[in-house]
Amino acid sequence: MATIRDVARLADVSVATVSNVLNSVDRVSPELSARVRAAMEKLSYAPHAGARSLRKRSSGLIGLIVGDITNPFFSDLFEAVEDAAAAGGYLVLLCNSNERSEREEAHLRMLRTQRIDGLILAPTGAASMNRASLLAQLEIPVVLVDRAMEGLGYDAVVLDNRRAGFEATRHLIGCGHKRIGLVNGPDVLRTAAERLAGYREALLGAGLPVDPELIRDGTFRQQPAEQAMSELLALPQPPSAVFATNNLMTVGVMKVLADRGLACPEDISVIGIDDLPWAEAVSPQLSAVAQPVRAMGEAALDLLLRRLSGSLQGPGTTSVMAPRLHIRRSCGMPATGRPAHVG
Amino acid sequence: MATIRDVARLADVSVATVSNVLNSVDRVSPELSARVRAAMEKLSYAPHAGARSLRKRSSGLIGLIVGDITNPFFSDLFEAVEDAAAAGGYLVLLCNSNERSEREEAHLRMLRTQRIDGLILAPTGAASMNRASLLAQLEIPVVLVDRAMEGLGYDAVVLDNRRAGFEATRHLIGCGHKRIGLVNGPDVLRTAAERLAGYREALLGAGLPVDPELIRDGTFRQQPAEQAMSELLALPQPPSAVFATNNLMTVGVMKVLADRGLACPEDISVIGIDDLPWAEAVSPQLSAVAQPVRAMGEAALDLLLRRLSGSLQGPGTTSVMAPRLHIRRSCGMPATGRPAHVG
DNA sequence: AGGCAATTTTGAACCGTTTCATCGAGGGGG
DNA sequence: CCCCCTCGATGAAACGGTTCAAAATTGCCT
Repeated sequence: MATIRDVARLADVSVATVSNVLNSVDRVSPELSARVRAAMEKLSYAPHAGARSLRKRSSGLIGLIVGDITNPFFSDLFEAVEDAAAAGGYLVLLCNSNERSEREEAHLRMLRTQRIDGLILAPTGAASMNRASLLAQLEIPVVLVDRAMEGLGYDAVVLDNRRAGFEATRHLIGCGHKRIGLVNGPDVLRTAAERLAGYREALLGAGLPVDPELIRDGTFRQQPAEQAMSELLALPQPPSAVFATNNLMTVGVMKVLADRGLACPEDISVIGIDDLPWAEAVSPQLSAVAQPVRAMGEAALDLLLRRLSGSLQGPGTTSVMAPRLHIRRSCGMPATGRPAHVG
Repeated sequence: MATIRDVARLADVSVATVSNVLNSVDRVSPELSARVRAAMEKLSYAPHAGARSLRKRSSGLIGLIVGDITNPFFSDLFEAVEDAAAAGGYLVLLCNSNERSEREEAHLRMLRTQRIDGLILAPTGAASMNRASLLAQLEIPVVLVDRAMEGLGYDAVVLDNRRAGFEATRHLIGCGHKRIGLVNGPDVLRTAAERLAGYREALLGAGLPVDPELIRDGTFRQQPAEQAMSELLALPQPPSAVFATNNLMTVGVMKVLADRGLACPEDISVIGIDDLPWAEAVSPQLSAVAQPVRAMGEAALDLLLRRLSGSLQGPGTTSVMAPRLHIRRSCGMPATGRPAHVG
């Protein structure tokens, strides 16, 4: 493969000149510039990113760590981040931790070796000391997405989780529901705790009781959500509507309904957080509180780029994004009296 | 950030020795090895991948180009490839071409600059001269996934598309359907042509006519598939079942049904190629011909690794994977007589 | 103790690029 | 006509690793 030296030789200029036209620095005269470009073309020259990063002390690489790339939230996020990064001349290194902290740590080490210039992290699981120190070793700007981590001084982009919980619940109440099941994440996670807070607030604001029996932990995953949903249905007084606080759990909830032949919204209403690409393709079309994923990815990259250029300084800022309620057909009026599917 | 020289100084050995323990080459004595490891630990040393790739002429990077990372097929593929690559000590650079050939070409250039060691490509759109020459310039092993490209001599991993088309159609026929709509990809693509061939074969094998009116081009995308499905429904004699030859188009077909309030399978049966993560969560649970995505990703990486190690030589081989029919509830018996939803 | 072979360790060149001090040419002013 | 200044081009020194021939050490045998 051709090197910069080959190009210089062919164009009959110095290596430094070739480098200058590559980096459009130091005003190169038009004639030389043209000769150099022609030579690069003829040799189909591609610079060596490794060598460049070695000398420049910056790689043009940005890391993105997500918990589960098969989750539409994260694949949309990647898409948004990659698009924005490409516009800024950066390449995105995607790491899929599969929700396992050991893999996340391995990826963190790998990214350090790759000398990434910045990192966008959607942290999986709880905060860990280990992760904090690995992040610090990176010595580069870090932007957190989806889940903020307090006290580390990083920038973050998060959903207004309380409001998301509030709006979903209020919508169900508006449809006439009074017993609303909640399939939530583990309340040690801030996101889950805040969504729960919004749920409570909506209930109390409408003068409705908060029944602890109706609040279940689905750990943000499908299987546990199915279990939680089954428990909800087994209650002496099952809810007439269910609110699942992320997309995986929404799928779990729907699966239980499909397995039991329960109709939605006739037998039970469902709303979720996170819109799904196929929400409009199933019947009933699913109502959801959507996160502005694209905007979140762009905001995260924008913060990162501003840190990298030095135009943003000082302690980390948290940018809170507003959720958007998509009303479709999965939340109807509750059946009066004893629901059809009981006993 | 600490360099290999810092480590050598702290451990009081030569730089070469540190390099040797890093690459476990040239038998280093246990004492020195321990001293070096301790020093690396204390300095939390991370080698510089760029410098290493500069000298070694190999980067430990593998490229993966897909058309649409938000498509579950591709995100599953990435997951499989990344897992297998990690086991082999490689890092995967994911590129999302968004089904646009210009972005694919930009990515190809970028990957060359990054000096990837090998490439897995799920080509988007038709074969192009431009792409062929960019691939050749890479001068590294390439494995094609999903779509083979003839005559370039690359290894490939593809689905047995004819069989997938055949099995889906035969299943519908077995349910009693006689007029089966096909929402297919553009028949300039081999995958689409082969799936169509399987469809024909099943029909003819059952002594049923192949009605060209029932065969529509949905270009493998959701919107056009919706259009195609609408046309199918507008036919004087609409089909009693529809077969969509990929997941995006299956969503499009279902969307049209949901929009019109048509019930599946009561009003019309549906089967698709590509299983969907939520196929069991919707009602009716969707039947599908699944591609063994994980196995395909692993097979592709295995081929690549064997090319890289030199244990595989000679002209490219194509590995054909068997589809798997998942029968669920979206394909019922056709209603007798004139379908309820017609005029 | 001395010599030889086998095993560890090391010095230095090299990988491809950027950067910066220096050099040379050309132009304008005194 | 000469000096000085500016602008564009260049030579050579990094950057942080790996590699390999050569040096140092060890072990063994006589």
